[in-house]
Formats: sequence, structure tokens, C-alpha cells
Amino acid sequence: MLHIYNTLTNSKTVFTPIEPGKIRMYVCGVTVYDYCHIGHARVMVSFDLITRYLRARGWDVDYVRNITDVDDKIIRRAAENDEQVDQLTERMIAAMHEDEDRLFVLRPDQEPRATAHMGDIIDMVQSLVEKGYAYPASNGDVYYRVERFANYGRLTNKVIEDLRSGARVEVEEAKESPLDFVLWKAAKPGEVSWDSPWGKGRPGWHIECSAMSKCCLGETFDIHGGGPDLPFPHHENEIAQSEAANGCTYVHYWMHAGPVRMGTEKMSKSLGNFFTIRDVLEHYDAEVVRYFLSSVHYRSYIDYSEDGLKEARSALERFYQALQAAGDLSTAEGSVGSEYEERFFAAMDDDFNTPRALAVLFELASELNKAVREQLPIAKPLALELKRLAGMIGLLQQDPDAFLKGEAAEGELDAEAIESLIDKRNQARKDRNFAEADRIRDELLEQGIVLKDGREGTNWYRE
RNA sequence: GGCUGGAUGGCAGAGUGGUCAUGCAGCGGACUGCAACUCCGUGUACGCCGGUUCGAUUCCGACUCCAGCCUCCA
Repeated sequence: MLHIYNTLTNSKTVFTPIEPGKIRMYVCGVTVYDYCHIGHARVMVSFDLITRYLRARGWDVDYVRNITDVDDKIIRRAAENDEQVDQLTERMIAAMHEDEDRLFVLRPDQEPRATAHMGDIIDMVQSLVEKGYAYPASNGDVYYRVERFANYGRLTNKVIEDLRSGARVEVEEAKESPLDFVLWKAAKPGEVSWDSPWGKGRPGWHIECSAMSKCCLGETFDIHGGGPDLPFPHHENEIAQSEAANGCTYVHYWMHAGPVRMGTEKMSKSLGNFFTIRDVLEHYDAEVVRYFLSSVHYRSYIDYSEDGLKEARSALERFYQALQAAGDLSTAEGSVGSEYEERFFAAMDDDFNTPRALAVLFELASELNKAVREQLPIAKPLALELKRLAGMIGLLQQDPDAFLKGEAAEGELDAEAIESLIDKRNQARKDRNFAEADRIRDELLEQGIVLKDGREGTNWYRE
């Protein structure tokens, strides 16, 4: 039975869908003014693995992740770059898709963009104004009247009184209360804008998610997810908007990924201590990065480190070496019973516990290695099972040779050159000229090529 | 200050009221011409102080420390 940790109740509970067999899930996506960093990658990979797993278990998942393609930061960055807002956002969306593809992240079923939903956004603001939950202010903005919403703060256990006394924001004079947040921002001269009943302007950040999730998934849906910095105020404000406008429960399960840290601090744009996905992929294989992000439970913090990435590389080498040793699986068949599958499912059903699920896969790899070593017929079925289960979380789907041998980078030996040296070495070994054989092996090792002599000749891989 | 999480062996990281996580690294052995891979074996781990219990790393309470949110940020 699937259990999910719900931020709303701060507890793990049995997942009950609104409609049997179906899951409607909305995840807050990226504001596209810059390249995605590893923190974004964590959210992408986490919800990708969750979606893949749920589908593998037979759920019909409708996965929506929005793109925020208009906001202050985008406008500012476009001005700095001296380009149009939509030029900048198209560029960044393309880059994001490229990053995702490389990380084996499948596209969401729907990727709504704020600029394509202006009508829905304006309708919702209008409805909030009509119901008295929002008001147009003297400066042209429209604000949400936070204190009018009785349940405000329920998601993050905030008390209105505390928020009011702790308000650090400069008091915007046009607001009735410092807690009120903006639904519609009046345009400044020269800014991109859309017509509305309150004049030219653009949406505040929170309203787009309320409007787009309603449009894509309905007024009430199953799961809403996002990064660690979204529960307050973003998701709290979404609840206030949607529940006030629609008059019904917004979301049943709230899921939030944990932060990626650099040293002991959160990796974030505002601290400037971040690595973009493309920076990291310059130096590490994409599946290594994906494995690294999957090797810690999605809700825990994860420390970004070179050592962590190297360890992820070692772990994947172990898996791929086992798969490689099992040989060609294209025509293999047979089953290995349900023990591994059951334990893998039990781990994943427990709030998507990937570290526990991976431990099961390591045991499977270990048994596979034994079977290969002893040339047992169960070897290929074990390998198939390993690949099948790992595939449910988006891992181990590459060809083992491709992963282990990798691509020759600039100035590195290519496969042909390596194999020719291996032939020379094997001739030397045959001649029992071990000094020469070892010299060749050391020469290859200096290039990062590790050799492995087996029954059927010499194999190699890149470190 | 308020609200959330967390503190596990050399490192990473699960979990559990009393027998094994798992991976990396280390050590011993097998295999190998020697290695690598693989296999076998190998570790007085559970922040601190009390309490409950026959027994607590696991439950309860206090304490210390760390992180996230409370401001745009995944």
C-alpha cells in the first residue's frame, strides 16, 4: 500500500486517490531566466522517479509542471541582456529541456506557461475580487486580503498574529495589511503587459499556479509538489487563492523535496553558491548525477560534493559491471521469483524510499555476480530483473559498454586505439613477456583505462 | 523568536524495542603471471542526560548542536 509524507499533516499516510487508479499531480516548475542548477535537478529527478514508479505500478498519472515565463527577474534579466522577454524565456526553456533529457527526466504530460493562461489568471483574480478576497489598490495592483481567509497558514503552521508582528517586508502603502500579497501587478512603462479589468499589468507569482492547475487538473487534485522553499509563502498563498475562489479543497497531498547544500548551506540563486546542471555534466556522466540525487531520500537534504559524485560513479560501475558480465540480454527470458520485486516495491511504497530500494538492487547485483561466476542459468533472468526494477526509477537503462567505456574526450584514446594496445599486450602475455604486458597496461592506466582479463579475453573501461 | 526536519560505524546513507541494511574505503583470503573485476570472511555505529522496559540506537521528557522556511529562491 502506497504511503506518502504529506507536508499538510507532517505525517506519512496511506495514499487514497480521488478517482480510483488515477493520480493528478502538479509540480511547481522553474522560473526561466537562467540555466537550471542542481537544486532544480533534484526536484526534476525526484518527481520523475516518482512518476515513473507510480506508472510502473499501474497508476494512470497526469503529471503537470508549469513554466513561469514572466516575472520581475525575467524582465530584469532580459533588459540586462538587451533581448526580448520571450527570446530569453525560449532560450532557457530549450536549455532546461536539454538538461532534463540528459538526466533521463521524462517530460511532464503538460507544461503550461503563465503567458499562455492570462485569461484563466485574470478570471481567477476577478472571482477573488468579487468574493471580497481581493481588492484593487490605489497603485493599480490587485492584492489578496490574507486575513479574510480563515485557514491561512494551515500548511506551514503559521499564525497570522506572528506573521504580522514578524513582517520584515517594507510596508507597501497601498496594501490594507502588510501580509497581503499581489495577485496582479500594474505595468511600469515599457514592461511587457496584458490588458485586464484593472489596466495593463501582469500576474503575481502565486496566482499562475492556482489558475493553471485548475485549468489542467481541476479544482481539486491529488498531489502538489515542489522544492524546499515553496511551502511558505508560495503554496500557502496558492491554497488561499484556490480555496477562496473555488470554494473547495485544493490539494490532498503536499510533497516537498529537500534542499541541496553546498557545505552546510543551501544551494541557491540568492546565495550565489550554485552549480548549473550543465556545469556538472561537463565533468560527470548524467546518470551519475541522477544516481547521486536518487541515493538520498527525496525529503532529506543532500550535500553536493565531488566525493558524493565519485561514490555515485563507483556504485553505478558495480551495477553496470554486473550487467555487462551477464552478457547480451536481448533474447534473454525467465523470471527469478518475486522476492526482490516485493522488497523493492515495499521500499518505494514507503514514501518513495530510494536508498532502501537501491539496497535491494545491490543485493540483486551481488546474486547476479555469483550466478555469472558460477555460470548458472539464473544469471540472465537476474540481470533482466535488475534492469527492470532499476528502470522503474529511471536508472540502468544504458548499454553497459556505453556507460563503462564512455566516449573518448578530447585528446583521449579512442576504442580502436585501446583495443589495438590490448592486442599487443595479449601477444606479450602469450610470449610470457610480462614486463612489456605490464608496461602497456600502465600506459593505458595513465589514460584512465582499466583492463580486466577474463575467460573470454580482455575487457576495459574508463575510470 | 516562531514553524518544520535532522544528529547512525572512516565516509555516504536506510532502518529497527532484543539476530544482517546497503554502498564506498580498509583489512585477511580465493581467483590472476601480477593486477583489475568478482567471490568468501572481517567493524565493540547509533549527539547528551534522565525515564518507561527483562531489554532502547529505536518509545517518552529535558538538553546541546545542525539545517530548511518565516524575504525573490527548487
